[in-house]
Amino acid sequence: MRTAPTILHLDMDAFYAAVEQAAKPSLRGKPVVVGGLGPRGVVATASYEARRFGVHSAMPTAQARRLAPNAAYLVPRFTVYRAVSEQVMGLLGRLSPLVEPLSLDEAFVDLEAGGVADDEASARAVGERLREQIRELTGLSGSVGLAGSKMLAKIASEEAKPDGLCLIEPGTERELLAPMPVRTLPGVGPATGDHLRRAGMTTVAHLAEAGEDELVRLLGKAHGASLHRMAQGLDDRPVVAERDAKSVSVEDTFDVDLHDRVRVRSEVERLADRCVERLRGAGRSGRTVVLKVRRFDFSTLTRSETLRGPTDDPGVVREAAARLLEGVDTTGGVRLLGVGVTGLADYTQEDLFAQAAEAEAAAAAAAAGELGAGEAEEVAPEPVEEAVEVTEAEPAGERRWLAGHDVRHVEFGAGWVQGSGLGRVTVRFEEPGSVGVGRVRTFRVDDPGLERGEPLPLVGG
DNA sequence: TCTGGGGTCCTAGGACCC
DNA sequence: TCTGGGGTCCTAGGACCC
Repeated sequence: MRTAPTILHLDMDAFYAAVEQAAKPSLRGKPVVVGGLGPRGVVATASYEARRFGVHSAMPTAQARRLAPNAAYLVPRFTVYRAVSEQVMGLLGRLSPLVEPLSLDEAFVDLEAGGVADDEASARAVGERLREQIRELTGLSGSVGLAGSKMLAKIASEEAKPDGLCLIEPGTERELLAPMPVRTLPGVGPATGDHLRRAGMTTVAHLAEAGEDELVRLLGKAHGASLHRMAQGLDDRPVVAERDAKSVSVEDTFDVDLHDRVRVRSEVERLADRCVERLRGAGRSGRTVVLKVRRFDFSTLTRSETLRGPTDDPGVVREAAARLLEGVDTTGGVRLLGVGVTGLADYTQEDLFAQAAEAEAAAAAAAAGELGAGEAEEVAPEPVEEAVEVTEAEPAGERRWLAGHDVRHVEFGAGWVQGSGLGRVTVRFEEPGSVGVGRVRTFRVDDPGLERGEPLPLVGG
């Protein structure tokens, strides 16, 4: 808790959908839904225009289509969102060394540590200037919350949405929070909300009045104690920059349940390879392999195995995952499979073997030098298996034209996929800087003049 | 209407060690 | 011979967040 509102929380407005609208002029001002488009897809982000139809995040896309049949439905383009996110995070980095990203579109900034604000007026000025800079750089809007703690800054940015700024004066927290529903507090989700409601507590005031003992009895030690503090507006968690990831995982939900045990097994191996690819990409290795299985009835279980040392060997992870699968009953069908690795380290067991071997060799050499006799034991270093190249195999002869993806045509130039099916793909030809609405053309999916395109920058060059 | 994918943190029981 | 308590690691599951 500080006496000046120098903790800033930035939350970009309807981020994925807003990026798509910036990239595709014909979608501006229209309902846009970004998410999974398959039979089991869910909405990642809905534009504010789509929210007016009742569409929201985490809703099944099938339901969204019924509510807003005329919205544009697009598959997420994470590389583009990541690039825009980096631009925005770059602006935050100019305010303070203490920037804590929570996701691609959200971050805390400690303005005091950055020396850019130490009172209400300077904090507000920094927040307003930041919003302008974001708009100039990306064309997008973000909402800013300012307060004396993380919790209140986040509540403030929520209050500010969309396209606003909200500052909570230190000292006013308790009375501000009192009438709010318990779900406002971070860490109170559906289950805790129900739990509290059954105990007769629906507002933050109820929690503040309840004793800590009662909340601990209701919700457990850690959760109860932290909620008791939050309800009084007390929160002294610091803004922490660059936290190391603690786990890496990949998972797939299948369009239809898998029944074939052989197929299940091969999917697990594919996932293991993908997981290791990401692990290696991050320059890490892990010691505990986790298999996740969601069955036909949505019941979900995990099985894990801890290895003797950290590994980034695809063969080792694949075999561990396959062993774990042996102990899982999949009769009835499998809806989702996942493979993850935790217990991350920056080195592998092979590194340790190599190090140990080197050390022993050095010691042996030294001993040989001193004693003159070759008493040293031969240490065979553990052979390091060759990395298995994993290429995302695209079905031969089949190109997938996903709604929202960028394409280029020899004659018509840059555009994006509006939809495809029945051997045809419909493209709208426009770019972020296009004036007016782009024209639409339909091609055969195997049209030789049509190819995948690179995402274009949103603003200027 | 039938429920994604990537994470984080907490709890609880059993094993094992001192 | 009987009884004890604490710490740490592993496993599984659950809640929550974006």
